[in-house]
Amino acid sequence: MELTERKKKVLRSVVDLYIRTAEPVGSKAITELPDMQYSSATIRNEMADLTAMGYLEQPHTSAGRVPSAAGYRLYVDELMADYRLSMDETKSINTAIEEKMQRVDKLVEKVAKLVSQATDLPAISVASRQAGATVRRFELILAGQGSVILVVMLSDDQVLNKLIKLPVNVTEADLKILTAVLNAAMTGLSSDEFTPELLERVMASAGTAASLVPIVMEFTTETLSRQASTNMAVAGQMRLLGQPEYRDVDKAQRIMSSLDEDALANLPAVMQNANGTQVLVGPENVAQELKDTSVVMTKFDIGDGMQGMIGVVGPTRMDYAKVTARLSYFAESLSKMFAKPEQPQLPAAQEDAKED
Amino acid sequence: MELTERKKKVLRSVVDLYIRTAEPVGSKAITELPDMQYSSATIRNEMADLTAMGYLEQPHTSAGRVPSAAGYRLYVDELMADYRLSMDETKSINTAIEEKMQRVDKLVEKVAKLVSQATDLPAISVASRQAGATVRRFELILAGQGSVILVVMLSDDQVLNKLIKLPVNVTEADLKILTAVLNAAMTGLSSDEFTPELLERVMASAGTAASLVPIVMEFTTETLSRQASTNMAVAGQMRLLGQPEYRDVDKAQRIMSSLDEDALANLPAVMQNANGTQVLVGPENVAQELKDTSVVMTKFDIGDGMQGMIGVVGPTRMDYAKVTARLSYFAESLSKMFAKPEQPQLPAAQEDAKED
DNA sequence: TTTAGCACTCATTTTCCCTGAGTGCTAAGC
DNA sequence: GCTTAGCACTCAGGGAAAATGAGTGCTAAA
Repeated sequence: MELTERKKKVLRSVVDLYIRTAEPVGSKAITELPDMQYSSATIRNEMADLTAMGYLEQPHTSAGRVPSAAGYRLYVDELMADYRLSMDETKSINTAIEEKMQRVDKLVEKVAKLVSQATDLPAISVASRQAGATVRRFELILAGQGSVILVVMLSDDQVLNKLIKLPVNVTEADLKILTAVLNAAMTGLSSDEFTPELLERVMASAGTAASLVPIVMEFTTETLSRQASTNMAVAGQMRLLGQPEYRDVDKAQRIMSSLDEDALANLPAVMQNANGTQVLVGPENVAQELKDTSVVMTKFDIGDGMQGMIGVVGPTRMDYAKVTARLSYFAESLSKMFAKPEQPQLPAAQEDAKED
Repeated sequence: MELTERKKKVLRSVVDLYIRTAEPVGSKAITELPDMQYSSATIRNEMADLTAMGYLEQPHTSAGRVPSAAGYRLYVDELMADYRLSMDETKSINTAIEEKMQRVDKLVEKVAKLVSQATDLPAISVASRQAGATVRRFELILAGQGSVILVVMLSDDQVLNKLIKLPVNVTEADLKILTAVLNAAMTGLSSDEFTPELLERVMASAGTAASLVPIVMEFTTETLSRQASTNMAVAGQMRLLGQPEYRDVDKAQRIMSSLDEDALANLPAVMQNANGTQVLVGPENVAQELKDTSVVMTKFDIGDGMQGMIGVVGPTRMDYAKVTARLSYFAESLSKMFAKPEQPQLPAAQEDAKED
């Protein structure tokens, strides 16, 4: 059965009110809304219908109504008003984003923090790199006192390095040869092509500095496989405590612990094929622990073959309109920021290299 | 007035019991302890004395006693029994630590996580580097298509890099010259010696590739000043929720928010001159928000001119013996680990370099 | 079709009383 | 002079009972 306009209006009102107050909504409260010209009795009838249709629920006989999962779903899909970000909001999001982001892992952390802050809910942020980077170029630099710096340039323009200290002395000439050998034999390969046979073959032709080869190789494979990995950060778990439904410490703790890693790790999987902003209402969540909890997620693009995702976890009663609006805006801004090459320096990366 | 042996024994028992149960301790409970040959009346008298002396407090007339801040202080300083770590505990700490640690920021995070886990309390971990690193060596590598890789080797054996993309083409020869100029003029300097005058001077003698100089310089100064910075991580805030005194969500939230950054940032300052493990009981804390909370901290050594600190925050009623024991052991193990150069590879560092 | 009115339900709040742990003091015992 | 048994007293916490009031469904009139 299709819902009448009036029923929709009532349902929307109930959800809106419940989102605001976190208390079951009674017929009287609805009548007091501006733009509601019916009496409480009429509303009661409508609410009775909506309850029968499964969009509302009644915690107990003498209480008001609360949206069911189906109710939220309908609300999210059709009913909710577009939330217009205020100037203030967009501005604060923008300035937050524009602070230079350093490395990917830092970025992920920072984004999680920002999103959590913007929504006042716990947030997740994930950046994952499809596997497939290869080495484009090796370079070895003599650094004095038996130290060699290995520089590896990847196909996606990343540059990595490692300081290697050797017991034996090598000469500039040795390194030249070795560099040539490495570049000839080991570029363009994916991480699983670095086999022991390859190692032997390269060592055979490596000359004096052959002892470096295993180190180079280990570093390279480790690096390449790390490239395929995923960076993930969770921020602001404690914000859940601000929500009345989690004033029960036990409940909060249960959610929080599942917020840590496990259940979250497969959230991105859900995003896989979906596009745009996605909302998972309560029981639609796969993870058992999050049954009372809704999740809102969006993808965004970081260049360099990386995919980003930001998401927010909160009570089913969260303010979907506001949250989705902010999240989408965030995602857009981030994508834009990464797509804009003329933005003066996207900051440099840097790292320690150590080898005792 | 000096405390009699018996008073000390009673005080210790009260604190021990209170730590275990989180409930006010009555005279009867004390008599039931093994090794307590006095009647409850005697204990009552002693407890009355201890209360008068300010070591114990009485929440209300008909309740047992609770240690006061002074009581905890005395307990921590003189009374508490040494906590012997069990084999299991040391083993689990050791295996945790021995997993290879990557970069400093990651290390700080991981250590915080481990400490929090080991103590079941929120933990902080800080690593700060005294300023003072200088550049030992610059190296420029031509990377094809108008790209140049800048490699900077610091005095503390860190190696950093940055990929620079240029609108103009430079030749291998240009870079050779520039490298020589850079190494002649800009090594051995601390970050505040990189003045605009220096920049001009270097650019004047840099030849064709002069346009690279500002980029090199900015990267270097930024890098050097970052070296002097502090890495800090907080982990396991939620564990506070496990403690009965924080079952009140509001209280928990208040503490947690101060656990975030602000109040913590000056904790390390307190450690500055102190050595070994330090305990701050409740009101001894500078930060107002932590008045009901105790802090236990220890320093440890990371080499490379870096100082580490780990600390734990918990209710005043925390198990000081256990916590200090674990914390000290942690600190020792960490220091040992960093002091051991023969440990085969302390893992390589790596990083993205980016410049669109 | 809408609405006023009414009887009914039931979670929540308030009130009250009871219980029991714990105390301080006193007087007897070692 | 310590120690301890005994006793009267205090008071937080818990549970039962009562009061409150928000909200409902249904009926009958507009």
